[in-house]
Amino acid sequence: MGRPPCCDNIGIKKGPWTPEEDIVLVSYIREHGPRNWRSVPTSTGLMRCSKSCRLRWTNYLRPGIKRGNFTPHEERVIIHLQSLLGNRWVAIASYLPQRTDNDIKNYWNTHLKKKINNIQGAADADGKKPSSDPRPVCHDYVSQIYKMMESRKQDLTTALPNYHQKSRYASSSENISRLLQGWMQSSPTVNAPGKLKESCSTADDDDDENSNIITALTAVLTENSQAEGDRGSCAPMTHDDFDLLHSFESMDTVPRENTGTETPFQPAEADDAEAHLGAESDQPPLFLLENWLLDEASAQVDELMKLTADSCSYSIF
DNA sequence: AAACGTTCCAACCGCTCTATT
DNA sequence: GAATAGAGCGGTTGGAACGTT
Repeated sequence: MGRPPCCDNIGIKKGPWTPEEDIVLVSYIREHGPRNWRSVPTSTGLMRCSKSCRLRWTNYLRPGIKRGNFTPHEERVIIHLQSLLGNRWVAIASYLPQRTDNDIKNYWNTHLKKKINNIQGAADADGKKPSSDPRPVCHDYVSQIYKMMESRKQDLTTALPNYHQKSRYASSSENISRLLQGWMQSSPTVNAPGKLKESCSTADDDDDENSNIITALTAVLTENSQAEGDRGSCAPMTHDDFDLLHSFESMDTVPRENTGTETPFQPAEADDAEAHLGAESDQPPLFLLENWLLDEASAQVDELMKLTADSCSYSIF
């Protein structure tokens, strides 16, 4: 089956979203929830196809999205999970709840892939790697990446205040997301934004809150337009942002039991991965992986590395 | 200052999966 | 079980921003 016919309709607008469109979309979703995307364009009058509306919400407007530079920890998580799972961006994103799959995918394609290629190239030049097997030999090169990143960690950290110097309108959705965090956190279902359906609040929240959001969005627009001549003035990540991130991460640090009920931070993809890994008797238990992913103290990395030394990447790639 | 090349990422495309009838 | 619609996922691209000459 092809793409939805709505996307072929004449009159469907394409290209970057405007602040006005964002306001319309956010206010609609605030009222009705992020579902039934088919009805969004007709109900809101937006000249966008339903798919475009969903992507805009999922990738930029929904609460809790973190934008800007990836931390060394996030880089490590992405690199390691990519070596384990391949290009399953949704699964990888489920371990970085504030990052979207699209964001991770872009970051991988524009930064990490090059980095790894460079490292592999250097390793090949040293004659360390047999070139017959094109698959990534995860432990060697990931270990090199870890070392390299450790050395770069301080640089990245000190560079954080200058992150996101390239600022287009879309980057102001960072501010929108931050504003919407109040909405999310006040919701009775305070969930991580890892999965859309779990992060939305219900449609029957009171109207005052809705108008507050619109007010806040309008404020962002005003600020955005005032800053036209001052591109790149996005506020640096605050301590609150880091606290929020940490609170998200700490929510899932307990090894999961197979309870049969999926908690907000345990998307189905993670279960897929667990099932997949569990099927291989020589694969590490996923809780160990999770613990490592969510714990900067990397003593467990060694254990994980030992466990996966004979199995990583071969049945997965 | 202008021209050109490169980088980056928001958005789109096409396919697959899932739910519904 | 088949057909259809809606939603999700991963790959790709267009164009703005940035860097270099």
